[in-house]
Amino acid sequence: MNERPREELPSLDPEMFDPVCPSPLVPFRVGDKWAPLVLRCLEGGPRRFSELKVPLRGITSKSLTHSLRALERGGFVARTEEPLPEHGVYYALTALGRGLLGPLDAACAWTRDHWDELIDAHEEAALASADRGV
Amino acid sequence: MNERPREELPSLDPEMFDPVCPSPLVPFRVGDKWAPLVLRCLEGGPRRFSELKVPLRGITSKSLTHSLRALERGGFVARTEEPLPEHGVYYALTALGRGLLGPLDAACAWTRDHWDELIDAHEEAALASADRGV
DNA sequence: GGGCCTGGTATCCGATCGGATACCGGCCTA
DNA sequence: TAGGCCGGTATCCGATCGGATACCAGGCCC
Repeated sequence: MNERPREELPSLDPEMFDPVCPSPLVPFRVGDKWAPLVLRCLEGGPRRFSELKVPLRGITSKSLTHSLRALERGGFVARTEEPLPEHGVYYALTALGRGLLGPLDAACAWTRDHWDELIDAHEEAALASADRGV
Repeated sequence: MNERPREELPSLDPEMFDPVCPSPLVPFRVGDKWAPLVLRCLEGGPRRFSELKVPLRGITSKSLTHSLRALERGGFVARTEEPLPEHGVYYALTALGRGLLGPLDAACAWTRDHWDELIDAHEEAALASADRGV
């Protein structure tokens, strides 16, 4: 599927994700907490475990393993052990996984388009609940 | 926003949702467990609490209240208490909530389009794990 | 006044999620 | 042979999710 794994694939930007993403306002979820970020990381080509941990700042091995296993079980990501010289474990999107990027993009776009409304609604709700309680 | 609440609005089909929807295979979530179903129920117009409980077979008052409150806080659903003669509590989609139906439809469509692949991937994963373990 | 229906709340409980921490075996290199 | 990186696993813990059950206040109807 991917001929030669990673000829000169640029390394992942350690800051590709906003560390203070206000995700609680976003009404969509794709997989578990880290899944959408993992999918993004794999968009450019196969990556190894330790490579994924860089932009996913703060993720523990356990969480990353768990997320990857779930994506694997769903058929969205494939795990392969490469022999020498590229030696290591590589994770790559399957066709199905790549297809998932479409809806993911759509969800992101919708959120961006309605960001102000989401903020407003959230603040209004906070005010209203402050009126009623406390 | 809605002139006269519910003139001859057809009542909800108690069987509008498949009781054995295999949702664990679906990689998307919109809000909490019941949120997408609630949104669907409100698609046709404002509904009262007890009306919503019909197609959402088995939902408890607590869960429905919780789900509705969350949707309210997010600005997707509005709660209004109607005086006589329509007397009662009505829940309706806001503009933002109605907008949410777009991405929701898209997610449903994607899932339908890739249903066979999702099933296959899931069964293959089950086989593979059976090979490795037990 | 004694039912009902409506629209909830209060409490408890088990399951799951996700982070913190510690540990580990295989391999490469110095 | 010692230390490092790589790719994890094992254990514990607190927070959250979601169901079960019980209860309740207000209004209408007889």
